Amino acid sequence: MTAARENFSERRRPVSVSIRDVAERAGVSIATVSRTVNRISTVNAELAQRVWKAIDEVGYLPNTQARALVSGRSRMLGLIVSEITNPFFPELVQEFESLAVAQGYEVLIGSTNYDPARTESLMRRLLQRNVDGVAVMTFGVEEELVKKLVEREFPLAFVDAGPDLPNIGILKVDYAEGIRQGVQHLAALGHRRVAFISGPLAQRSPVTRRDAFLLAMSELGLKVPPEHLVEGNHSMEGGIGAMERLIALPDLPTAVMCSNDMTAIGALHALYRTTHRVPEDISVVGFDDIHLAQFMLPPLTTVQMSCKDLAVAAVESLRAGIERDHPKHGKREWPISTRLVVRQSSAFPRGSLPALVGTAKGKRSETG
Amino acid sequence: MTAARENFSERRRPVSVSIRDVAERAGVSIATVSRTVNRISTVNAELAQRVWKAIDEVGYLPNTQARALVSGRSRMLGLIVSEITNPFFPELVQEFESLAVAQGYEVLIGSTNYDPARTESLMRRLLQRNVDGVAVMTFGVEEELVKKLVEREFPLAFVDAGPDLPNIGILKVDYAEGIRQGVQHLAALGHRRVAFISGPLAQRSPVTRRDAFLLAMSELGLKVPPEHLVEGNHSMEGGIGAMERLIALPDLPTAVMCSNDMTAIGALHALYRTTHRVPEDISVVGFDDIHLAQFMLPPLTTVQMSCKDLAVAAVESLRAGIERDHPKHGKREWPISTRLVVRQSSAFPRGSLPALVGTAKGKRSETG
DNA sequence: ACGAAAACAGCAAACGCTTACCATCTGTAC
DNA sequence: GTACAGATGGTAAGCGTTTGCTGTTTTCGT
Repeated sequence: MTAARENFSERRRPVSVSIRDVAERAGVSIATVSRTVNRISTVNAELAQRVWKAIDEVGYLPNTQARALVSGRSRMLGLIVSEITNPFFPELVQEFESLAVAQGYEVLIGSTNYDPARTESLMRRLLQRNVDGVAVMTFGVEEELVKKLVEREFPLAFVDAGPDLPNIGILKVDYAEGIRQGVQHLAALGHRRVAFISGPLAQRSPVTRRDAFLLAMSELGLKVPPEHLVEGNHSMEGGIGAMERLIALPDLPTAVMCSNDMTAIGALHALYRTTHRVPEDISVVGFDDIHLAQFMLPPLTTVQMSCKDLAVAAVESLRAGIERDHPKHGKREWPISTRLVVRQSSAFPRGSLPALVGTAKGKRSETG
Repeated sequence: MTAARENFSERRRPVSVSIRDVAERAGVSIATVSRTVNRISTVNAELAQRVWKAIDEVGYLPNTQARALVSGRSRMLGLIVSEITNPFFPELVQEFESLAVAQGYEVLIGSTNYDPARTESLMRRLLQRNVDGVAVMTFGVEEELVKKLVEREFPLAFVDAGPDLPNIGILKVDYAEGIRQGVQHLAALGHRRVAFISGPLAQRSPVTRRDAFLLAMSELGLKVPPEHLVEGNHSMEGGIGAMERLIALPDLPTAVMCSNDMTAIGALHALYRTTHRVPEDISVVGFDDIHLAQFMLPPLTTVQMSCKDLAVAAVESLRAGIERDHPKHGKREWPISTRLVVRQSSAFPRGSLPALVGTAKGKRSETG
């Protein structure tokens, strides 16, 4: 029965082999093939064998579109990032993608470049493609649109903050703790005058980070004069510009915290061009711990926000929203932890007690 | 007629509004709606108006899966890159994506991480998703798989080299000319001992680049001793390692060309850690002109391979393969030009004639 | 050995859309 | 007034799946 009828084939289009070809080959109905493929247990084991053999022989690949059409689920996830060219995001994309793929999802990536119009049209495209859920790793998505989606119970995942509506997951990054660690590290080294280069303050997340910084400073009883709070835009250029403004101040702070690593890298560059040395004259601390950070000169001390954790939470959150029987269906907040990674861009400030040298050196550690 | 029956709606699933809703609303058949949406001219203008109005009112978005199912074309393109975290690729992805979207295509991105198994499964996923074509911006795709695809007349685009088969576009980067310009630039500055840090030589494109270097050198009558030919892996780490090997040589070359910018950046880093200064003691030239290059210290002299040109060619090549009436249907080779961007990482070698200073300085220019 | 239930496979109806084909209507030539 | 062509809209047949329902076996208790 197995080796019977060797030569049939030939359809109109040689394009794609369909479930029908398999059914014909295995001598069963297409329903049985479908059930076999979907591992539905009512198929007799022996028959299933035959079907699998046929599948292999004709080289059948189920057509995802057709599946999606009938099931209403496309098994695609949308991933919206601010700017794919910002090194943090490719790392995130990579993690997100491999997790999604492991769960049988494909990923549609979009970069908004901080343009609300782009974001809107991107969302529309994703919806039209029937993605099963969207992770929004950027800011400034219009509430309006989000509301509409949520009404449809469309699974969404946001970083930091999002509307308080059902079926939305919020990936809560623990900025407060991370930035506090950074500030305390600097304070422990003896820094009193610490500046902060923020991200674009028109967005929520950068504001959150800045506020976390201010809180951490005030907890230590340290004042932050307004000129020590400069705005960047989370890019290297922004970091350069902001650092230049700090350098122009009559009294340079002894340390600078940055809202993200690219900003910190920009700050380092701006400083290289001057006579100020890092970390001898000024310490620089970043946030994110992108791959590049450890290759800076000096290697950048930074607060690590694990890409991997973020991606895991995003994918899980979406899956929880999509699959009604997911153990965490309905879970709203997904905590993302942060931790300080001390490298060589931070040190005791010039003129502080030599005793601190040992302390500072002692605390150094490379990432684990 | 327009404002009639205000309150109907209510389907089983509030999920998605279909062509039927529009038809009902506009009081026409679904065929007419479809024709209107697809701008088929046999629809009476006035009627079309009414349909568009209805579309707007009910918020209709055509279901792409269904369209794909019936048309056999998904309007999705696959984009395979080696490593999304290598800064060159996000830039490429961005360009590719916006071009594709402008043409009504969505992009499915995959990163192979140089793993043939990943590449294979990625290809399979893309096929299963019925992408209309795939741009392979990496190397090491198995000929076997490619052959199978080409038999189906599946549109593919490769960089540099690919099998000589129909419906395949080859994006021919003019390495020879680009690298020649780099080498000639160095030679003009007075360099005679120029080393080359290659990419992973197991792949074709890195080999091509190295050969281009050797050719350019021999054209100038310059010898390249084997120890001046070191292998990197196109990453910063690789560049660091390779440069360290060069530094360990008894006679350091006066200039180093690198197979890509990340390698060059790694080389710069390795040199920073030594007493050798760039460009005073040694010149470094990259290849790609990634965004980061201009922010290096010193800004990196490099051979620009325009991401944009590459993306344009890739998308056009695929479109040409997909759409039979495309003006360039069947076009095989798509030339990608390169050009030298002189910045500050290259200068006359120590001890050369002062007269060269002026020449070198005169040639400097920032990217246009 | 009989009947009922369980196990299993097939039929056919969707899913939302495109499009070939057909029906209708209008206008024009005779 | 009739016939016919051209314009335009509707009908329905798919596209490749999944799945509820139904029909046919097989299994098993008695």
